[in-house]
Amino acid sequence: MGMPLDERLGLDLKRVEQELMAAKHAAVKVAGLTVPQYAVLYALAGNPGMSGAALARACLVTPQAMTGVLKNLEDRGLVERARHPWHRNVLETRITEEGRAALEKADARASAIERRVFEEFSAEERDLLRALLARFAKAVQAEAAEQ
Amino acid sequence: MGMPLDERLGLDLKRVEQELMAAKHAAVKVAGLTVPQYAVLYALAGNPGMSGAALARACLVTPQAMTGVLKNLEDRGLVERARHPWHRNVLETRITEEGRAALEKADARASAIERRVFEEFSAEERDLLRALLARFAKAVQAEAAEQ
DNA sequence: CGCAACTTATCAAGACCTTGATGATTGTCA
DNA sequence: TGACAATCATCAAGGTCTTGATAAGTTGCG
Repeated sequence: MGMPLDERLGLDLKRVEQELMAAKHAAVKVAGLTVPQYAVLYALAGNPGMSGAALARACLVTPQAMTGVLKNLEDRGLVERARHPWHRNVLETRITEEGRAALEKADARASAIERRVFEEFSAEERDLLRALLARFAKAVQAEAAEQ
Repeated sequence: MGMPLDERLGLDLKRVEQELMAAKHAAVKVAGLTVPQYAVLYALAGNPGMSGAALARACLVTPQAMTGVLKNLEDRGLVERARHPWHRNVLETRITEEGRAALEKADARASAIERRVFEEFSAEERDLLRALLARFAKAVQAEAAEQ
């Protein structure tokens, strides 16, 4: 069968990503949030009134997936949604006071993880890692485009 | 709020992982498989008779998640399950002929992606990337352990 | 022997993601 | 003005993942 497992760099990548997601999940859980919910609140804190479609693009998911996340956040009163005055088809979403409190509680821990990772590397190493990851993605895209 | 977005190495990691998953998803889809299903069939091809719990560990998911994946594979006749002769509580899982056919079809494309990534880097670069990712994971674990 | 600890398997509930399909609204252009 | 394309929101179906809880078989030790 295809490639030997220990040559598949994708496995190394996946393991680290899973480790990161597990840690973030545990971190934001104390604020009663999931990782996608945290990402939405983070985006809304910086850009009040974003549409669901815009949030979907910012969080790298489909609009359908965003609908579900926003529904959960709205049910729990962490965000509010209202029709855009001009574009009646657009629902403007805003973070509530309660949502901001949850976000800050979650961000304290989630940021600590990113900061720890950031400090693990020197500036040169960070650039190097980013460059290698970019080439990784480029290779994936190149192969996907051919298939 | 916590860390600036462009300093969060986790985002670079996530983007590449998403790119890889999307490409793999599309690759194995032509064989009618999902990525987790492909991972299970791949493991079973090399280790006939694995238990669901062992598959869960091999695929880095919970046993509960594996139950669902195996149910779908069994419903479609791609794997067969039978009680272990001694350990009556264990269900031995084996890949069927049909399952092997789907696996080979999927693996041709999935392996091509991994091979393309492999060939993108020199041996030194691969070791470097692996080492950086390992340090990334170590930093995440260190912070998670403290929280 | 008998009970505790571990492993295995699974159900249930909740959340998320995807593709596909459906409305509603807005802007453009013939 | 009317047709059309683009955008936004959402329902539905299928699959995956999580935690929590339950049940059953195996193992080991007092």
